[in-house]
Order: sequence, then structure tokens, then C-alpha cells
Amino acid sequence: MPELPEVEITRRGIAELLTGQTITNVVVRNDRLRYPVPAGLAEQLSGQPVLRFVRRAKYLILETAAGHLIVHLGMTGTLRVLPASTPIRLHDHVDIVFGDRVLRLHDPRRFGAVLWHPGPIDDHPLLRSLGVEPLTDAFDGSYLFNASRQRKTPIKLFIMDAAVVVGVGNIYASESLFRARIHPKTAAGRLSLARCERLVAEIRSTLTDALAAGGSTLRDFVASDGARGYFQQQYFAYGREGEACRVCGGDIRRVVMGQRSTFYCAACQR
DNA sequence: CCACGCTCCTGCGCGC
DNA sequence: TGCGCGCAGGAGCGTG
Repeated sequence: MPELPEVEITRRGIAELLTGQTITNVVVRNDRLRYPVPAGLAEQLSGQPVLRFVRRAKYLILETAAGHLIVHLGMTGTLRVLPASTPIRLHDHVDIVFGDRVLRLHDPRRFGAVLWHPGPIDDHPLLRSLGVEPLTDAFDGSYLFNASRQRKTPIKLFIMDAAVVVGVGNIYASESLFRARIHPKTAAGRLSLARCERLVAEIRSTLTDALAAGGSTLRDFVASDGARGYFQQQYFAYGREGEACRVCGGDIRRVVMGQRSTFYCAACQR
């Protein structure tokens, strides 16, 4: 389940290997991802050097002079640079070929996406109305405070709203709220400025910690089957229903919010 | 504008 | 042992 740190690690590894390299072909084995993979990618991209490989929210963007290839990993997607001779596995849906190497999208559940956008990237409908990046200065306590006024939505759903702040997935939403000692059902509009500042700091540190944990195995993630046990950092709340809170020893509870499991400590989080 | 719930898909874990 | 059910989740989108 790639969250923002995993996506960013993937971006760094691939950018290092493929920036400046020229695409020689594109092979689509299964175009039925979240959206149909557009036809004609091989014609659009062959001969194009990769100018940049960037990220916006959880979208990875391969930039060429001809346009942008937008990739989303969904729930189960992985994107890896492999020797072109690497055997095809089930669910290897798309290859961007660079001579004797290949950038391969593997995605069992097909929640991912591969899109083509010839124009300026900020114009793309999926990217246009995204909120701020969580690891930039634009995301601070007063931003969260101002954005949340009058909003009755539980804070957990609010921080997962990509129109507000991008890249906070289900796991890190629970973890950040635990660290900030905020109950996930608290109405967003009722949080004080001080609590918004605390929450922003904890969202940042949660993401940064995961990034640091992943950074150490960067090479594996990009080049090998590795990646198992990857971000198995110590969660405080996520997935720990019925276990003891690591801070107070109380029970970690699970509730469903927005059709998603939410974990919290009823004693620590108010 | 806001709140909420449906939907896509496959792999896995659990219960019988 | 084996089968089948239900859950897991990113995020766009439709509905009220």
C-alpha cells in the first residue's frame, strides 16, 4: 500500500537511474487499470529523453518534451527498473523500455493508473484541485486551522481529503492523530490553532520517519524483489486493535470511518 | 459548497 | 485439507 513516503522513495530511485535516458518503446500488456491506459504511448514516447521524474501528491510524473506520463500506484502498484530480459510476471501491466532496461509497472489490483498528458502538468484535471504538499512550508498550523473552520467532518477524514493536504493515507492518518493525541472523530472545525499546529507537526514527522526508514533500502526497492518488511516501522495505533497502547497501556480500539478502519487509544486521544 | 457512500480489483486470512 | 467468504484500501465520482 504505497503511501507518500513509498511513492517518494520510488521517485528518487527511478529519477536517479532514468533521468536523461531515452525511451525506446512502451509495451502495454493490460490497459485495464483504473482508467484505460491510452493507446499510442509507444509512438508518443519513443525517442524522448526523460527530462525530469517528479511527484505531485501520490502521482509520479515522467516529463518529456512531448508531454507527461502520469503514473499512480494505487493500492498495490510497484514501479521498478529492471533488465529488459527480466521474465514477465502475472500483473506486469506496462513497460517503459529504455534499451536494455525497463521501467515496469506491476499492479495486482489494478487501482493504479498510467495516463498521458501533452499539455502543462498543472492543467491536468486530476492534479488541478489538489491541496498542499504536507512536507512544504505551505502546510502549517494556520493553514490547517483556516481550512478546517466550519467543517464538521471528523479530523481523520479531513486530513485524508486531498483537496486539503495530499499524501496522508489511511495508515498515517491514524498514526499522526495518535502522535498528536487527537481523537479521530473530533470535528475538524473544533480544533484549536494550537492543536492544528501539533497535528501538522506530527503528520510531518510521521511521513519523515517513514521516508527515513525507506531511504535506507532505496536500492532494493528499485532494483530487486525486496521491499518486504519495508516500512514495517513500529506503528503506535494502526492494525493494533485490542493490543496495549505503547504509551499508556490501554486498549487500542478500531472504528470504521468513511469505510476505512481507524485505530486509536481512547485514553491518550481526546 | 459540503457530507457521505459507492466503486473499481485481487490476494490473503479466517472459519467451518 | 479445502473451499468460500469478507476484508483490505486510494481516490474519483455520484447523490442528496
